[in-house]
Amino acid sequence: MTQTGRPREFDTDQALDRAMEVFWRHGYEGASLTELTGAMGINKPSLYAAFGNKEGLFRKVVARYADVEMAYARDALDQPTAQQVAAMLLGENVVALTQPDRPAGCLSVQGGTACGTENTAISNFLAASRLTGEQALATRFARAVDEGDLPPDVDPTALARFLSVVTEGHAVHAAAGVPRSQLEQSAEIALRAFTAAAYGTSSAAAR
Amino acid sequence: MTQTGRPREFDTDQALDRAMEVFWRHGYEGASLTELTGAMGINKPSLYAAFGNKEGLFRKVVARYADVEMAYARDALDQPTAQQVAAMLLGENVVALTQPDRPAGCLSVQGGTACGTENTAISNFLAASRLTGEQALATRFARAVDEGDLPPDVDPTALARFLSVVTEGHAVHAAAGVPRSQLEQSAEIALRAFTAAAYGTSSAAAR
DNA sequence: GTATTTCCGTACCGCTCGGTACAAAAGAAC
DNA sequence: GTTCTTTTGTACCGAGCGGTACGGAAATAC
Repeated sequence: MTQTGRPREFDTDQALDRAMEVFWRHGYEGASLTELTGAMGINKPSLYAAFGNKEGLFRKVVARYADVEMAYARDALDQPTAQQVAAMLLGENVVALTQPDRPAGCLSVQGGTACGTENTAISNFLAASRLTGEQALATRFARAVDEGDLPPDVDPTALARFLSVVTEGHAVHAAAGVPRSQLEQSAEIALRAFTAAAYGTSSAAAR
Repeated sequence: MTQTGRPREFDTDQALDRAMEVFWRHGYEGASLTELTGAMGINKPSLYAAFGNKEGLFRKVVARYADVEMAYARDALDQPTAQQVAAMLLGENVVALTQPDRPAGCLSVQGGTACGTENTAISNFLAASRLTGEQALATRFARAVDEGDLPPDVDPTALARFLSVVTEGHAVHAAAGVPRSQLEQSAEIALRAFTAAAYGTSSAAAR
């Protein structure tokens, strides 16, 4: 089924990528339609025809961000052991937060942990999407328990939460301009914490 | 020297506390003057006479927040050992982030990790103020090295950075509604990581 | 008392915000 | 070529933004 009528003159995904950078840098409320349309190279009516409204655009941007920019997180879940899952997640997260050709930090945090009264739906949406990732991680660790990779008395959700917390802290730090090398030091400490808590080499944490 | 002229009818600190809650909940840009003056119980001209403008009000609010709401951080620095410093900092931070009578999370993060083009000074200011706290912590750990409390080959700034990262991650999590008990689990894991990295019981992290 | 100083409330400013009406333009269908 | 459908650019909308002019009100100074 071919499309009738005048074809649109811009590529949707490319426009989303341009909008993504603006939201990433300035947050949902800090990104004005003027700046968005300027970066996307289109006019406002084209934006509204293609994406509904500003919130619709943002949600599609976040979906694309999850698909493209956070592919490493899904790859990490495919690692064979919980230890390797955590190592890849922490390491690749630091890389993703400090890419020289993108805004520093993470769209999911920069987008807006706090919003005006009328935009609480946005911060709730972002919080829910972060929580979804954390739950996927918890599910992966629960599988590791089933497989005998992790000890049976470990709490998968607590481990996932800890890694999620570190990830978000790194996002805040990266957005403040902290360089990759310094975040790697922090990730290394966090990874050893994970190992100790998960495999119980020297503590009873997370049990 | 008594003050001449009509005395102001509101208490400055109380007004700052009311404004603090609004900024805390909605961020710098998400807090409108209408909502601020409504919460403060004053009119706009009174606000501008007392605090200059919105940015001036915000900076005074942040200063008061550091004085009042983050007193626990300074108290933590006075603990006798690095281990106790970290334990108190992580524990009290979780408590502060989840007070039932205040907005969840931390003003320094909620205030705005990302702002519009015209308000980059705000996010920079907040990032710098967080970094100042991290540096105070690093200085405290450097003292611990001097005192023989921490091993001489440990990196005080890396330890401080890790704790700061966890703190910020907890702030993001708390703002998303994660309850105190769950943050305490995460803080416990982080504390054991700190201990391992600092006192070198089972790793060479942060060296 | 009067003069002076400061604060308060109303009413307003220019500006930018997100969002849209409308007609010209550009392709597909036949 | 004509018709139909969809997109594009311009020009505009009401509303809310941060910020302020101004006159009346409330205190001190003398």
